[in-house]
Amino acid sequence: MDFITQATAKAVEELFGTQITEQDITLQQTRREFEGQLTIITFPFTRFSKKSPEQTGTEIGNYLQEHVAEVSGFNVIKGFLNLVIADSYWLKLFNESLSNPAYGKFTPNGKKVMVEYSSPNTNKPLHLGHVRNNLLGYSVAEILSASGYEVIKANLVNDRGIHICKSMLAWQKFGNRETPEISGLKGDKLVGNYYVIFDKEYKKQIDELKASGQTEDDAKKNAPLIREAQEMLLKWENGDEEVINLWRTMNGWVYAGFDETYKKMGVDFDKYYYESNTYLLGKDIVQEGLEKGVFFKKPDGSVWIDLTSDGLDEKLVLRADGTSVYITQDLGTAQLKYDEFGMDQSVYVVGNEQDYHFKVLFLILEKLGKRWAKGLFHLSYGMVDLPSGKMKSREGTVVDADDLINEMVETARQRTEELGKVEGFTDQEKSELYRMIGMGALKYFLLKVEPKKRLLFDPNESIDFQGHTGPFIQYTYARIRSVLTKGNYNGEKASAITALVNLERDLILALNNYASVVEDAARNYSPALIANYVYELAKLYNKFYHEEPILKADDGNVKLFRLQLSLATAGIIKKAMKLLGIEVPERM
RNA sequence: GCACCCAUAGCUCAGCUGGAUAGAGCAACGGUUUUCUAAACCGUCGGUCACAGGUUCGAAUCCUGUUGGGUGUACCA
Repeated sequence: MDFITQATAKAVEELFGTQITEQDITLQQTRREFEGQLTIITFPFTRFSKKSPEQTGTEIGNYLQEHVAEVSGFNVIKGFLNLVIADSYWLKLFNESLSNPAYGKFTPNGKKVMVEYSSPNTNKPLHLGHVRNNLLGYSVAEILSASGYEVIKANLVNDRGIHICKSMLAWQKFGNRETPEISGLKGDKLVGNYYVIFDKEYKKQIDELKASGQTEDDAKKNAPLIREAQEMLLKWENGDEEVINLWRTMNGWVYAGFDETYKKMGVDFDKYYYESNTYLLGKDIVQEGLEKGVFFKKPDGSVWIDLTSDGLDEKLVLRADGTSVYITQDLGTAQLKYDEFGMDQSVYVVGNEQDYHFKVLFLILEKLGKRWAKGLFHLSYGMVDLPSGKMKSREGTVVDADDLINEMVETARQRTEELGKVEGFTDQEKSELYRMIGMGALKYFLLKVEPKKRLLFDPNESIDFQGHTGPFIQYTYARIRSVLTKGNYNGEKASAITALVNLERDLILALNNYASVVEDAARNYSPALIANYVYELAKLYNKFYHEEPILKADDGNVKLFRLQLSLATAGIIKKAMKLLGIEVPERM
């Protein structure tokens, strides 16, 4: 639409003798209740036209109609100049660009971006919060990739530490050599059970110690189980063979379990980092910071950075005994990633409880003079709450990822069978369809909400399959495919179409928005923008489908054109859904 | 205490860099199928955009303050 803003700038200059830039012009899509497709807001021009908004609009409108071939008419309502763009323009746009299968694919921009997401702990299974993380990360990676970036999907696995030792210890003590093979349990579930057992037994011990007169704090420190866990961690750090072997075995179980869940969610990674390899990193950065005078040493030998002038606190970066803290390894890992890939941008998909941590991390790297620090971004998302409040693994108040996925697929099966939609499907096609629909509902449910907002999930109210949902969009796609099949459409282009009905024009306008929505979504790291766009598109198509005959159109050319329009719409729906990691079925 | 995030219809959410009468879905009620898939479409009901100021021709949107909710502020990760 650049030609309109350009012409408007010219109009203002010639009519009112003032030079304005294109940024001064607000061009928006005309609201449905008015005639026209593009609207220019003329209030800002009254300053130099010295005329009423109506008069100003009329003069610009006249100018545009006269000088711009595509402008076939206009109307002015208050400060709004509504332009009627000739159908020939929309038809040309549709034929030359929007209906092209390549539309919506951006040329590579030569930039590299890493998206780190998932980043699980290997002591418990994935829950709904992780599902949100994984879907967000995967979708953002897809969006960035579609908009021209080279994307590296990374997973930083938190595979070591005291919490891992807790599960290991509980298994040793109470496990009776249980394995996934023996119990038939998924590996991550099995290990997670022992994490819970540890916590239960630990609490028992604390209560006993408290009963014998210790304070709560002392009891927590002195409980034999926590002591043993700490010893185990030390042994792990010293490479104790027995501990390391147990660690390998149990983590192996967990990875097998995670892989299964990842597969079901449809997410994947190009690069795995393990904290067991990176937890010692960062000490040379501490050294570098000391040399540069960014960090300082306290008398006890601990190393700090003073961020009070930036409105933050003093932050420890290395303990007095020379060991790392969380931020130390994150500094080191950031450097490691950059050294390895040299990316321009790096996105961390991590919950909003770590907002402060990432603020500090990025600020430190900037102060250290890392050129790449300005490309770092924390994609912070709100937690998923249950009606009862926060999910807590240790208390068992979590919605398990696998259970939820299975329930969704099962509900999809029931719904579909109730509707009697699977005649002529093979068993395999059926289960494939149920999986697609169940996952589509779940993914769409989680992605349609702006990432930073908290999300409420009520397990008692199942996720909808009607209305503003994934299945609605999938249904629209399947419906289009059905029309195309019935019409034996072979991609032939309609000729001699000169005028459009309103809904045809609306669809073309909507298709035309796709490219800028993808750009927006990439810039804002927001799958929600795609989700809401594709819903609007599907809704519009359904209206069109209902009101205008396609196969039964009177004119053969009109029929051909509507098929063409349908095909293009299906194409964009499929592409947009792919950016959300959602598949669309040919029939449903 | 301080810092950050959030607050829009009964419920779940859109509303981008300020623009026309604040929009969807769900729920409730009513209608549409001898016609291309009714997981659809159409209609009715439903709002003090938390509150109070300010900036502006114009504020749900920007600024300040207040209230409510969440999170963080560990020599845990």
